[in-house]
Parts: sequence; structure tokens; C-alpha cells
Amino acid sequence: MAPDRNRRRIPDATVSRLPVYLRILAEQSAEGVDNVSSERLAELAGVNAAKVRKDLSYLGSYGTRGVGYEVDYLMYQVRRELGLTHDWPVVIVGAGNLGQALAGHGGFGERGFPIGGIVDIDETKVGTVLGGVRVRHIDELPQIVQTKRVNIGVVATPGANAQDAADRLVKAGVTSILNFAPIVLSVPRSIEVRKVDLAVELQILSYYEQRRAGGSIHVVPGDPSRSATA
Amino acid sequence: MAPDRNRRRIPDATVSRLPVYLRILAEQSAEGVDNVSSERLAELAGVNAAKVRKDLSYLGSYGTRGVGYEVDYLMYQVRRELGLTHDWPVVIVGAGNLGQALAGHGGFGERGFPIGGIVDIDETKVGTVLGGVRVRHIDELPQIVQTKRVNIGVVATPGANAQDAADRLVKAGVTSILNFAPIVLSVPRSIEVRKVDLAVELQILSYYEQRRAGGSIHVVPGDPSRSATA
DNA sequence: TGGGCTTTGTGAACGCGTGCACGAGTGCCT
DNA sequence: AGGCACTCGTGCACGCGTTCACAAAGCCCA
Repeated sequence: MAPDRNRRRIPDATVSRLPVYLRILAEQSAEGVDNVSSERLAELAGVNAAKVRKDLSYLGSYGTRGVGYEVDYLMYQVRRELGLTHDWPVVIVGAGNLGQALAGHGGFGERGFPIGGIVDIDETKVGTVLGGVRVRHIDELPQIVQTKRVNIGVVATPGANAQDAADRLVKAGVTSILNFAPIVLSVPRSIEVRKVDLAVELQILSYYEQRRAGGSIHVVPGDPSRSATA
Repeated sequence: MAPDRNRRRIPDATVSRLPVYLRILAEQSAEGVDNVSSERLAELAGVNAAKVRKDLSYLGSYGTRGVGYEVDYLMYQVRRELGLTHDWPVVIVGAGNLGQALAGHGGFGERGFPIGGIVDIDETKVGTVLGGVRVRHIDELPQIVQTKRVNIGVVATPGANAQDAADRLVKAGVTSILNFAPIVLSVPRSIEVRKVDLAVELQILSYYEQRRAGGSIHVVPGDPSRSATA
């Protein structure tokens, strides 16, 4: 008993699955389901049931043996653990194609990440309105971060400007960055960075496609075929 | 024995890093660098040097001891292993905000993934042009996949339509799917699926932010405190 | 009340990925 | 030619994550 205030550290792999469970729980709740088993949850999340139980056990013992997990209660616990009991405003750097799509997406605010601001370095883009937010100049970044209490920055610039964008975000006080540019950002170790790279994802798929195709097609002349040394 | 059929299997973790190495190699090549060490490559990729060497060793022994790796040669080998010696046309399902951004992004074709088509279920979107490609109706999906020899499909629909989109893609003959919708797709085991979920990424960042904030504070009503202690 | 059924929570084994450390091969300089 | 400096390739140990299997715990019903 006595829920340890001792902050258990949750494994990274588990942290990355919690949002998935959360969304599923929300769906179930919306459908009027008020109890789920780890088996059912696992099925919906496409993972192993034991993994679900172990993941959830890191939050505490919130299930009932022989019954399962109460949806709303568990949902609240996951939210709390993920720090989603309050909003996290984000600032988007780059009002190009991607920045516009992100701003217009709408799903951000709904999920607890309202857009605190969008900035761009291009003067001609400043003043236009995206997703209900006016694009401001990148020099205003520090002010936006301060006044809106922004902790999370989104880099949606071309690769060439991404490092500069990240530097400015860090300098402005942001401590987490979601990077959409196809480069490896160099930031202080204390800054948490997550990367989303479409080209990388496609190339990974390409690998498995190529492998599926048999792998040995497309023999290129001049390739020094190596003997089978493992 | 007979490793030909088994074709060295490359660990998933390595596969997901190869695209990163590839991009770095391309940059180096463009800058006129014609030789890199694993140390340098590791620095640019933000990983451990031993990991780089081990990753590359799965492709074969393409380095030169005492020297490093010849950029262009290694780049070719990585490309070959990833199946990037030829283009992989993709078809995008969903011409909404995200689909438009993806089509307009341009980086697809440049990186070997030309857009073979964009489809939408909404009649009013059919006929409009995105990124130089005319939006066609989703019913034309099988024909597009067939004629353009498309293996990779991109799901860029709202969550509610994503499963239907995936079903249609699979039925049309696509074998790999890149999913941007915030749901877990249910597809045959033979289909390779990769998921990109912005909300999930933000929620993961939220976790680390919340953890950073002190951990034991989970005061729901506003927390105006939060001094500038980095 | 007690027995049986269900499902959680977790100890333990296994497998994969990471990083170290070092032998082996290569080029350069004297 | 020989020695030296450098870097690759990899065996090995370690740690994390996954999965199995099962005891503990709760519910239902006779």
C-alpha cells in the first residue's frame, strides 16, 4: 500500500507505448466500455498481453484480478504519468509546407498540445495565418516561449535551417524538441529530442520490400562478389 | 551453410540506422570528402563508433583498416542493401492537410520515392492538383498500384478512415504501408507497416518534461511556479 | 461459505542490442 | 625494408526488453 512517491523510472520502451494505450482507452471509454482486460488491450494495441501488464505495472497496481482494468481510472493514471494533466503549448519553427500542415492539423490542441506560436525566418510569411495562429518572425521566439511558457519546440524547417532553428529554440528556453528535418540535431545533452523522418521510414520499408523481392535480383556488374565468409 | 537463401539478416536496429548513415554519406560526398572513419561517421550520426562499424560490417567488409571507408563506395553499398538502386513509387491515400504537405514536400521524389498517385474518397478533392499530381478517386487505387507498380502505400487519412484505407491498399496489392493515422492498423502479417504518430511523439516528450519538472508535483490546477532552473 | 473461474502482477529465462577491448590488416615515413 | 600509427572487424560481456509461466487475488454462484 501507500503509493510510493518514489518516482519509479519507467523504461523508455514502456513510455513509448503508453500513449498508444491511452488512445485506445479513450476510444473504449467513448464507446461506453468501462472495463478492459490486458488481453483485450493487447489485441487493440497489437502487442503481447504480458507486455501490457508489465507496462501498466510500472504505474502501480491499478488493475483488479479476475476483472481487468477500469477504463476511466486507468486512463487517468496513464495521463498523469505522461504529464498530460495539463496542456503543453508548443511552438513551431518553420511555416512551410510541413509547418502549415501541422498547424492546420487541429489534432494538436485537442490532444493537449495547443500551438503557442508559429515562427518563420522568411519575412514574407510573417503575418499570414495558419490554423488560427498568426505567423511571427523567428526573432520573436524568446518572447513567445517566455510568455506562453512553452517547453516543447517543433522543427519544421528545411534541413539546412534545422540546426539554427534548434539552436534558437534551446536559447529561448525550450527543453524538448520534435524534429522533422532530415538531419541529426546537435543540442545540449539535457535537451530531449525526438526525430520524425519520412525519408528514413520509407527507406526502411524499401529494405524490407527489396528483401521480400528475393534480394538477389538486380545484380550489378562490377560488383566484387565476396566469398561466403559468414 | 548455404547462406544465399538466408541472405545475411540485418538486425532491425541496424536497418533503421542505415538511412541515417546514407544521408550523412551523401552530404559528405557533396562536400567533396571521399573518405570517412567510423569515428567521424559516428560523430555525425550521433552514435557510438563501434556501433557504426558493427552496423556496416553486416553489409560486408567495405572499409579499409588504417584508413576508413571510401564515401562513394560505401554509399553505393548502403543504397544497394536498402534496395535504393531503383525508385519505389508510392501512393498516398488522403489528400487532406497531411497528404497535401507530403505531396508538396518534394523530398520524396528526390530521395527515390516518386509519388505514383494520390487518392481521396472525397469527390470534391478529386481533380485538384497537389505537388504536380492530380488527385484521383480512391476507387482507382487498384489501377494505380498495378500500372505504376506501386509497392508502398502511405495512409494520410483521418483516423476514422485509416483502416479502410489500409484495407484498400492491401487489396490493391501494396505490401508496405507508412501510416500517419493515430490508430493501430490491422493488416495481414505479411504486410510491413511503419507508423508515424505526431501525438505519440509529443506525449513521449511530455513524459520527460513532466519528469524533469520534479516528478512529485502533479498539481492539476496551474503551476505558476517552475522557476527558470534548467 | 466454499469452490471454481478469471485475470492481474511478477519472478525468471531468454534473446537482442550495445559498447568495450583488442587482434588484424593497411598505409606512411624513415 | 622495417617500424609505426591508424582504423577496421569482431569476440565477449553486460544490460535492457520481451515473453513465459504461475502464484496471488478477486468475483460469481451454488
